[in-house]
Amino acid sequence: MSIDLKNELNKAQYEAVTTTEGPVLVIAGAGSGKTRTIVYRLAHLVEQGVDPAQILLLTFTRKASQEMLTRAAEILGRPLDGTSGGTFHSFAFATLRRNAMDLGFESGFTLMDRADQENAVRDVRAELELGKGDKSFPKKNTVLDLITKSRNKEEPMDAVVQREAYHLSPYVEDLEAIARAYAIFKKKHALLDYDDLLFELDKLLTKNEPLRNQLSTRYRYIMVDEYQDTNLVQARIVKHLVGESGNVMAVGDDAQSIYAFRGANVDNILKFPEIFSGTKIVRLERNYRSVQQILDLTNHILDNARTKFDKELYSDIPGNSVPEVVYPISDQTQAKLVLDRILKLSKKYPLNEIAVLFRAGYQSFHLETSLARLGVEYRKFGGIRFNEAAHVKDVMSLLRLCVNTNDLIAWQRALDHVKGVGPKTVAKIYEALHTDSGGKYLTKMRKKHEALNDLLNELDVIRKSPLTPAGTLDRLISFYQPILTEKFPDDYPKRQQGLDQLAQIATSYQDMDQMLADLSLEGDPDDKEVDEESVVLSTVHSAKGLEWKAVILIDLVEDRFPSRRAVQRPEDLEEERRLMYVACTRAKEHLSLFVPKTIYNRYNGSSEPAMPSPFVMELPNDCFERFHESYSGGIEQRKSASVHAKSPSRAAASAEPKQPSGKPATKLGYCNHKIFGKGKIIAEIGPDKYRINFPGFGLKVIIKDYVELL
DNA sequence: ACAACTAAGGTTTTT
DNA sequence: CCTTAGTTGT
Repeated sequence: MSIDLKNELNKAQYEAVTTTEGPVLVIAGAGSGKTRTIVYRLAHLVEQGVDPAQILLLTFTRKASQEMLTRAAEILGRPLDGTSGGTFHSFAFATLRRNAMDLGFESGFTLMDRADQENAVRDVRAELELGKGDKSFPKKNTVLDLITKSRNKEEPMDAVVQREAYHLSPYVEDLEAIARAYAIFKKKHALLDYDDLLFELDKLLTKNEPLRNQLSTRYRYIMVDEYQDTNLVQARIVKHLVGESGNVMAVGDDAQSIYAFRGANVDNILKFPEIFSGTKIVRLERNYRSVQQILDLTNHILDNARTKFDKELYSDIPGNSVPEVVYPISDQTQAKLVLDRILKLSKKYPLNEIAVLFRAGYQSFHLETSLARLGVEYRKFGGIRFNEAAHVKDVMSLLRLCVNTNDLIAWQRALDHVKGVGPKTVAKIYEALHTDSGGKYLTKMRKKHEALNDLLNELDVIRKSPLTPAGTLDRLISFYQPILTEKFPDDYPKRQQGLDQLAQIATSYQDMDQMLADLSLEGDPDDKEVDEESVVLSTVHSAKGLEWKAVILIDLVEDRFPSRRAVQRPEDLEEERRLMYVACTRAKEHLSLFVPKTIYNRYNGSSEPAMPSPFVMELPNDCFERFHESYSGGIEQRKSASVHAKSPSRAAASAEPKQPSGKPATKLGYCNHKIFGKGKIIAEIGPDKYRINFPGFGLKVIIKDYVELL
C-alpha cells in the first residue's frame, strides 16, 4: 500500500516532500501545513526504502519531534525504528555524552539549568569580590543574560553591552572577568550549560574528523524545523552533519522569528541557499488553519513590520468570525471578562480548544485565581516549571550528587537544610571531600551536624550499590521526606505529589544522566493523562507551533505587550511585533484581543491609565469589532465600523473614558537621544520641543534638534 | 566569621 | 511574589 501524496498534499507541499535529494528550504507561513509536510516527508522517505535510522529530525521541542514521528508511523502503518529526533540541545547532549572522554570529562558531566547557572555566576562574582557594596552592579540574572547573549551571538562582551545595555558600560571589564571565571568554574565542576552543549558539539565535530564523518554518513537525511530560530552555532552544526550527501531540509518562517533575544539569527534562514548551493526553495502560503477574517488581521500586523515579509497568507476555510477587541475597565476586571468569554466559548468548543495567551508568565495570575475559584480546569505553559520547583530541585541535587560528586552547586543545595551550615561551610566541606587530608575536618563536622552525617551516609550507601534511577529516587525521596515537611509546612502535600510524579517519571529511565538531562532540557514532563477538559494558559513563546479553535490574548497594553524592556531598541520592538503575529496566528476560528484601560500599579496601590498596545492601535478599523466594558459589568459593542449592532442597549457606557486613539502620542512615535537613549514622544510642546518619556529617566522636554526621530 | 532573620526593591521570553 | 541587601544573633 502506498501513500497517495498527490491527494494528501497541495502542490508546494508535494514538492517539498518529494524533493528528497539535495538541500531544500521550505518557507512555511503560519498554519500552512508545515508539520504535515515534515510528517509526510518522513513517511515518504521510509517508503522509498530509506532506513529510518538514517534520518535526523531536529525540532524545537522534543514533544514536537515525537509527535511528528508518531504521525509518520501512523501514515506508514509501521513504526520508524531508530530515527533520531529531538532538539539541538538534546541531540548535542546525547552525542557529547557518548564522547565525554574526548571533551576532557573522564567521569561524565552534568547539565546545568538556569538556576544552576545563576548560582554559579553568584559564587564566581563573590569569589572575585567584584562590585562589593555597589548597588548598581548588575544582578546575577542580568550578568548571565549578557554572558549567554555574548556567546550565542558570538560577539565580544563590550559589543553586546554597548548595543544592548549601554548603562552597564562601566562594568564591561568586570563582566568579562566574571564570564571567564564562570567558564573555569564549569570546567572544574564538570558542568555544562545550555550554550556549552552546542559549542562543545561544534568543537567536537570540527576537530574530530572520524566522528564527523561517522555522523554525516549515518544521517543521510536531515530535517530542521523552526530554522528561523537557530543561531550561528546551530547552523554550523547542521553544516557539519550534512556533510557530503547534502540532503538537508530546513523549514521555517522568517516572520515568526521570536528568539533573537537568545541569539537566534534570522540570517540563517535567509542565507541558507548561499551555504548550501543548489538549494531548492519551496514556499507554503496557503493557510489551512484560520478563517480569512483572522488572516486579514494577522496580515495587517505584518504590514507595519520594518522588514517586510514577502508573504500574504490566504485561506478558504469557511467561517464568519470577525476578531474582536475588548476593552475592560482594568486588568482586574479583564480576568472576569475573559472568564465570561471562556464560558461562552465553551458552549461551542471543548475547553482544550480554547487558549489564553500572554507575553509574560505572571500575566495570567488574576485569571488563574478566577478559574480556580470557579473550578475550571486549566493547564499552564511557560512560567514556573515542574523541574524548577524548589522541592524538585532539592531532590534532584541529591540525585546529582550520586553521579557527580564534583557538582558544587548540588552540594550547596543539598546542604542547605543543615542548620548552621551556610555557603562558606559548604565550600569547606566540599574541599574536605575532595582532598585526602580532609578526613579529620569531616569527622568533626559529621559529629557536629547530625543532618550532614545522615546525608553523607545516605549518599555513600547509594553510591556503593547503584540502583535503577527509580530505585535511587525512591530512597532519596524517603530521605527527603522529613526535610520536605519541615521546609514547606503550608503545602507539602501538594509538593509530595510532585515528587511522586518525579518517581513515576523515573521508572521509564535506565540511565540517571539521561533522566537528569531530560528534566533540564524539556521543561515539563508530559502529563500522562492530559485532562481533555482544560483551558490552556500559555506564554506566546510556549505557544509556538500550537493551534486552537479559539484564542484570547490579554494585557495588550504598552509596557506589557510589547514588553517594557523591548521598547528601547527598534529590533526588539520588531521582535515583539512578530511575537504578536505568532500569537494571533494560533487562532483557527475565534480571536479575542483584550486591552485593559487601566493597569494596577503596586507602587502607588492604584490603577493607572494604560495606553493600548501599538499593535492594536494600528489595526485598521474594519478588521475587528470593538467592545467596551460598561461600569455595570457587561460588555457592549461600540463604534462605527461594526458589521452588526445587536448589542444590548445599556446606557451606562457614556461615562467611560474616551478612546485614546486620536491622541498624538502614537503618531509622534519614538526617538533617539544621545544621552537618554530611546524614548517615546508624548507631546509636541511649542514649535521646537517635544515632551519625551525616556525609560529609566522619566519625562523630559527636549529641543527637537537634539533627537533623532525613529 | 558566619548563619539566620528582616525589610525592601523589582518582575520577559527559553533550551 | 521572589530575590537580595542589610542587620542581628550565635
